[in-house]
Amino acid sequence: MAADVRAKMIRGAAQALSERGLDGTSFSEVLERTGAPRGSVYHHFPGGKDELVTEAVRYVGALVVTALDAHPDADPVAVTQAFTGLWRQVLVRSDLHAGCAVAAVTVAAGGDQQALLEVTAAVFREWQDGLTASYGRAGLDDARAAALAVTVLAAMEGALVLSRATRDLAAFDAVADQLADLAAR
Amino acid sequence: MAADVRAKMIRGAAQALSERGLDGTSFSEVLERTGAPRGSVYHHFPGGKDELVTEAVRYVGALVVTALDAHPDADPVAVTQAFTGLWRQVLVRSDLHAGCAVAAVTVAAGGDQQALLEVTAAVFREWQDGLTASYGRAGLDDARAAALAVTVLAAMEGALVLSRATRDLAAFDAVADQLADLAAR
DNA sequence: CAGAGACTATGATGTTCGTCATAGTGACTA
DNA sequence: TAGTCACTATGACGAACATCATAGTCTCTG
Repeated sequence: MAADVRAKMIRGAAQALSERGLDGTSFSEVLERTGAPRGSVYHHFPGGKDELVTEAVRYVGALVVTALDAHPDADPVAVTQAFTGLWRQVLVRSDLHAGCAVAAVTVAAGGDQQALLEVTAAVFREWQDGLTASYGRAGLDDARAAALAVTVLAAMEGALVLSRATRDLAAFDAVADQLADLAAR
Repeated sequence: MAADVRAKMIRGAAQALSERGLDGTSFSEVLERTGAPRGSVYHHFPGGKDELVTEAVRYVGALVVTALDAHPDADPVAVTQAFTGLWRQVLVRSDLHAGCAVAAVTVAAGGDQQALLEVTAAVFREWQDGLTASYGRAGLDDARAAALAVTVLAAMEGALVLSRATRDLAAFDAVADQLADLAAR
């Protein structure tokens, strides 16, 4: 129940980040979402909010990596669809209210919070490397695998933003289609 | 000098949004950047922060539209490069510290601030339509022009986030290359 | 040159935030 | 059973924020 509270707060923070952004993810918000006791915040996260956010970003990072590893597909199109499908679920399950927590932290972490930027950079690199490896296993040569990976990742992040703003899955689906096409040739 | 202060605040807010996000763009921040007098904030923006942010988002929207219209190119690759080049400048000129203000507002405007989301949605649609029209004029058929436009827009937004996080233009340039390729065929 | 309206200047107000101190509870160990 | 350590509970603290009130200054009109 100790690690339970900590894990629950991390999950709650990840969700709050994806819906409300970095500053919308206050301790009050996280406590409200999780029912965690206010008094134990600095017991579990002595580093304060930065530590909580860092853990939440790493948590999301690991989630996606795990999902990618679960698909040792030999097909570049399947790899692409597994990745886009993952994020489509995030949109659908939140009724178009949630996006990517890592991107949210990146755009809100200006100047002072260099440490947070490094965490998001690490996660993005991890995802990019994971995609590149998947495409490599699918038979693409290194240069093409790398180029496809970074493009798919970027387009996906952008598509999440577009569909959230317009509250319409159309943009996301159109991008996902194009990416599948791109992977096919 | 009246409209001057207002315009200066809007530009300052747009810049702050792109560097520090929605909550990092406080009135104090904007006043500091512009040297505008604190007392005239609610004279120029009776609607408060929401009005300032709305105007800043629209300002960025118009900037990009103008830049797109300035290139009545007949070549899909040139259209793509004009758009990506625009955003590359934002990255370079800020030393990888600034991104897209519209995306920043989108990911931070959760739940309550529905009005702001609608403003960002309108700007994104405007950009998407502008790109679609440019590709149309460049000779692409409607379906392909629309699909290319939304993909280029999404990938660009995502690439901005990636390069900001990693503080490395490599991701952005790789994506821009892929998009030019995609437009070429 | 007088008056009005546009603008500036300064700072108060109430809220929310991150942070932390203090006191308490519960379970496990010796 | 006495003591220790992990955790919970409550709320205080200063800082930063959006907002607004009040008073002062400029500038243009009549």
